Amino acid sequence: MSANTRFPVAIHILAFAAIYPGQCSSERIAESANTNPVVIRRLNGQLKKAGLLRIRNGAAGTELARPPEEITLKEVYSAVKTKESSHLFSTHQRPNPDCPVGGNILGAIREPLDAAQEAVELALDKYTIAGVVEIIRKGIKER
Amino acid sequence: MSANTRFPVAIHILAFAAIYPGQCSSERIAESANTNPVVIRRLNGQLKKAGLLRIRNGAAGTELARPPEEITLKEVYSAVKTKESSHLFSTHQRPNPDCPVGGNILGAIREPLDAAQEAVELALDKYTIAGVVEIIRKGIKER
DNA sequence: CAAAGTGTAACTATAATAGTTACAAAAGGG
DNA sequence: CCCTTTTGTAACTATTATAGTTACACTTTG
Repeated sequence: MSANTRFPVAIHILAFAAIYPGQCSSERIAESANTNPVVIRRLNGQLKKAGLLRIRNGAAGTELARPPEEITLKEVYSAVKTKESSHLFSTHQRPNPDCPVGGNILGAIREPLDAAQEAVELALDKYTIAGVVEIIRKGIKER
Repeated sequence: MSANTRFPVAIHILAFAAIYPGQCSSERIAESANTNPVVIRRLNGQLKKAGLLRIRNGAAGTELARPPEEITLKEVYSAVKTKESSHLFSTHQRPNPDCPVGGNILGAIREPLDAAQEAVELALDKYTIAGVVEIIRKGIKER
């Protein structure tokens, strides 16, 4: 697969940890997200480093490091983005610097691209893991 | 390459057409953007279909279809996005529907992801090709 | 110390993207 | 009316970010 699913899967992990505390082995989460345990562990590592998740070896001791109301989706997004995925749009690699347009295009589009990036993060900052969990719980009840 | 550079290159094309009317063969633009003429022609086709560019065969007759002040970067973005690139984040393909979390996660994250998407387009709508061209022209003068 | 689970390296597989070649069709100039 | 230039597009290859997988040493808990 080539699509970047890290962000949605990371939300999945945190929501799972919120709903099933003490039952969060990478294997169980992987089953829920329909992916591979190693994929979960890799994301776990990033979420741990970002201070969102607490993980204990040897036991399925994964749990949220902070209350879900305090964890915004912006933080999750930031936690799992790589250098490549960190910009919404790649600027084309090397426009010809000898051409007046090529030599100035990158500077000319930086502001709008940065603004778009900023807008995404601002939008995501308004949502929390608690909000996601709430909707999931509502869905569970309606069965 | 795997990165999506269509959006930046599309802006490049339109800016080039605004600055060098009557001299816009796909070959010249490709040289400026440091890519292949066919890549330019493919994007040209999408920009033409979106009503942003007018193209004549046989002569380098590419020109803006509308005044650059009226062409927003949102329109450009919309013109060149594919089904795959149309969503900022792919939702992970098939979370396990038998798990309460897996069965409800997609519904729970749709709203924030849509909001992020909307935020990007709103941000891009504030910028125009004319604005980009202005900055390029400023850069040219400063040599 | 045994069982369960994590961390991580190393590799393969997938898929979206750009790059390239080739050529028929269109337009315009002489 | 033909010749040149250029576009439109198909068909293919190359690249690369990503996920998936296997394997195993290490850690924690009971």
